[in-house]
Amino acid sequence: MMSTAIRILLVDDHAVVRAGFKTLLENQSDLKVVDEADDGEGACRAFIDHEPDIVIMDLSLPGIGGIEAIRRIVARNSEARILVFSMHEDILFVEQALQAGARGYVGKSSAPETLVEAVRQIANGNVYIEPEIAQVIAFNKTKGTGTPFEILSTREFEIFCLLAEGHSGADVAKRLALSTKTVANYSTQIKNKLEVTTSAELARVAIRHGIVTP
Amino acid sequence: MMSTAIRILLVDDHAVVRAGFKTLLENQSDLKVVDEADDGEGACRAFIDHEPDIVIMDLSLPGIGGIEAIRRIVARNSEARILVFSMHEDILFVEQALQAGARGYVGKSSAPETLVEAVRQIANGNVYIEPEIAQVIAFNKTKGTGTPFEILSTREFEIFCLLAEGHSGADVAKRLALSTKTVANYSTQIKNKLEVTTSAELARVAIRHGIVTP
DNA sequence: TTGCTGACGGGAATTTTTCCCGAACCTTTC
DNA sequence: GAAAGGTTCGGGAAAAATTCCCGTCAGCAA
Repeated sequence: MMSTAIRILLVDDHAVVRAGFKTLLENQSDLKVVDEADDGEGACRAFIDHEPDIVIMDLSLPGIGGIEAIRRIVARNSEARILVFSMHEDILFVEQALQAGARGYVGKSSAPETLVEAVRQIANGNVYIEPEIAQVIAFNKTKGTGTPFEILSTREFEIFCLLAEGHSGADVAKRLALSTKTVANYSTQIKNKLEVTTSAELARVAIRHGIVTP
Repeated sequence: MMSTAIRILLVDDHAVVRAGFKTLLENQSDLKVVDEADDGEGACRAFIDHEPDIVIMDLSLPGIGGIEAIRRIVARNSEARILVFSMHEDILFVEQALQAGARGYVGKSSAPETLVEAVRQIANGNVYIEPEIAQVIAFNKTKGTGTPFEILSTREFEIFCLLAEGHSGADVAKRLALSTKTVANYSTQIKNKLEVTTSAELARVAIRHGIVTP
């Protein structure tokens, strides 16, 4: 028996990756990609336009990041079902995403079946987090302070990531639509909190903790 | 008329990404993925086993990296046709890959058609590098770059290491008994040569190449 | 209500970065 | 030997970033 297909909004900044997933997903007869987006703003617009059953979202997006996009979408519709599907299996990122309102997390290293399964689960109103990731998160919660990054606020963390990736202050400001002044102030604040003095150190810390890839 | 399909070896450490691309590629009737690998060693083995017409390879692989995998495959068969299909559009990486023997480069941000086109070109014995990337590289070649660091003079390299470790300009100046002015000038010079703009990028480049530890 | 924290940015002094330039000192080459 | 070219070192001056301090404004919790 064939009920209505699950309507998917696919968000990833890489066109080829998107095309691949779309093909993969639509090989399942009960899944249908109704729209795609390649940045955070586009994702928000597409969500409003189509009200999809589920959003599959990569976290590393140009413009407003994936986290912020999740936040905005959930702010608009707290019933929104968002599956984070991230390249970097970064616990900190996952935690932030879940906190922002995502309903699940699947890493890109997972088996394809896992993705499909997660989509179905979340579309049905359940939650789906990869077992290993869930374990680590649960474990971290018990011992409270794990990484030096939880002292960073959401915005601080977001800016921290961009800076660590090598973007200039002006660049970050443009991306997040902030004043360069604000970014500079955050930058100082972040360095203080992480107890580093230079941008190079910032990058090293980020790399050491797997926040950004070398 | 249907000639023999192009036999592809797909190398990427993310299973889901691989599955997506496989589906995407095989939507083309003349393309066939004959094997997959998720790391460098596996890629080498699979290449020997299947002698594919073309290898599509991501650069960020666990174990021996993508670059080393290319080098080994080409060492075994200099006719090997390898298309680099990388996430990070990093000129230094691309240059290394081409020098190692890759025949082409396509970024993951490209249009799906670009990937398919590149596969066909390279399988036919041609070379395919994305225009924008090709331009930059061609430009670089005029000033002769082998490994990124040999273009640095002794002193430049010395200062580069210290900066990448996270020392401030003043700090470096003190250590080397130089004027902060001199260090600042070197710093600018180094960034130009390595084609980065921020200290954070500088650190990442250094870490990527094992110059400094994360 | 009060009080707290986070997000955002201005003012202003300071430091860093950048680009351009020149001096001194090496080699290499004709 | 002289000329050419790279390397090391730094000054001058304009531009940009950093830092510290300050304020507004919103949301949230006691």
